[in-house]
Amino acid sequence: MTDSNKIKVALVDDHQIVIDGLKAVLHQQQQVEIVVTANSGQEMLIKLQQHPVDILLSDVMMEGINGQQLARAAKQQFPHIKIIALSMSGAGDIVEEMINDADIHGYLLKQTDKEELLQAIIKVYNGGQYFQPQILAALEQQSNRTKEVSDTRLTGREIEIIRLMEQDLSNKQLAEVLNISIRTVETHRKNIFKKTNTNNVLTLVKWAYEHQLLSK
Amino acid sequence: MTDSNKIKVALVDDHQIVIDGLKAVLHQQQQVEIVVTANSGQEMLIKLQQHPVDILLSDVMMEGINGQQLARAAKQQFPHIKIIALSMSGAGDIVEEMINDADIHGYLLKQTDKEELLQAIIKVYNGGQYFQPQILAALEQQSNRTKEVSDTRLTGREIEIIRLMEQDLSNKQLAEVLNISIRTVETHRKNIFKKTNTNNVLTLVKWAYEHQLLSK
DNA sequence: AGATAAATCCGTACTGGTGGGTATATAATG
DNA sequence: CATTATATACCCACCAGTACGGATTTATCT
Repeated sequence: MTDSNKIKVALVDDHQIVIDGLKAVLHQQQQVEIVVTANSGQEMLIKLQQHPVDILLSDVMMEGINGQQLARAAKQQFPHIKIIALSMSGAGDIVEEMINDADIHGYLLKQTDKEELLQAIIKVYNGGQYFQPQILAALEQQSNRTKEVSDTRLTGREIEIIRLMEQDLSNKQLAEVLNISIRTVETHRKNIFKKTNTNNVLTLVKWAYEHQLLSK
Repeated sequence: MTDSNKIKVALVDDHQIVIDGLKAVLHQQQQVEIVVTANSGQEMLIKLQQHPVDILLSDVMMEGINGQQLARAAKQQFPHIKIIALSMSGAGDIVEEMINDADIHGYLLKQTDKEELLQAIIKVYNGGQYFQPQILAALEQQSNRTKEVSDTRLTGREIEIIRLMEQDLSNKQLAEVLNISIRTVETHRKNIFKKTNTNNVLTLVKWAYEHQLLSK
């Protein structure tokens, strides 16, 4: 049934249209064949047990298991699989996690065309890597931000306190929650503001969001 | 060349894969034909001048002209066109803008399948509307939030001041910028906190973001 | 053993903002 | 015209937080 000369690709995306589309796009050509599709990471992990593939093309932001978790699980269970991320956004933090933590071989934004997609699949299949320039740029920028955070040398306690400050706790409440003196809280705040070069909770919280100490 | 029995559809999406995909998906069936595609609103507006279509299938979040602006411009220049939005997210504010301001006839999330897509196109073509349940829910929730804001009865001046507070101006700075007394600023702040049921800048700003008084 | 970093705590003076009032001039609205 | 909404301004008591300062204990690194 399946043509053993073609590169076997598995495709996960929770947007059914993307799946339908990519299947159709890759249908009439010789090099690649989509042999498994799924709408979620969970589903894909199960299907991969039955269907060996060369490449896993995975969306990044999905309900349930996200692309990163899927990549890690797939790598572990099927070590020979090579993974290409296919994402709507090139948000730096996610890109970094995918590349550094999930050990993927390629990263494409969905605003590529089919030629580039094919090229990426083939290159990765042959042992190479394929990362779009935008992705590399985002990664660069992300690592700068990460560096900036580490340069501030915030301690664990300080980060903990920043998180609580974002929850709008007063010094008094912080002292109670952490079982320490208000004076200690004051000292921590002082140091936090100094290190982050801010001088009130609002700008601090903004800083923290920008530097991904806080999320959402 | 084009089959005059088919519903003529134009497709805009800045993700080329989505275009390739949808084209392929809708290729082998009888009712619908994609006759124009573009990667941006600008491009589409130009192309529509040459190519009459029945339905404009438009992505919502695009670089340059977004879906809403495109819908309005298209409606104005080609009044007979019916527009269906095709979006990744069902974020309430955007949905509301599209439906209320841009007067579209349908709204689909990209996690539909081709059957639903076809169904939506046909229904809209025949003068109907097609909105997914999630979309209607988001719209409902959004109108609740809007109502909540209007219930707070914030005055123009107060909203102005909230925006400046988000920029981290002190009472003194506010007074200078607005050329009013600090006392007046204090009064405004007092009233703002009372109306929004907050008691400091951080929670106020969060409230403002949630209620779309501030964006980004 | 000595140095460094992290977390803890305190005093004192000051400032900025909160919360409670009250009050007036001017638009806007019915 | 009368009423209401809006923007303006002030007073005062109070408190939370800041800006200096200095200090100790514990753990970690060299």
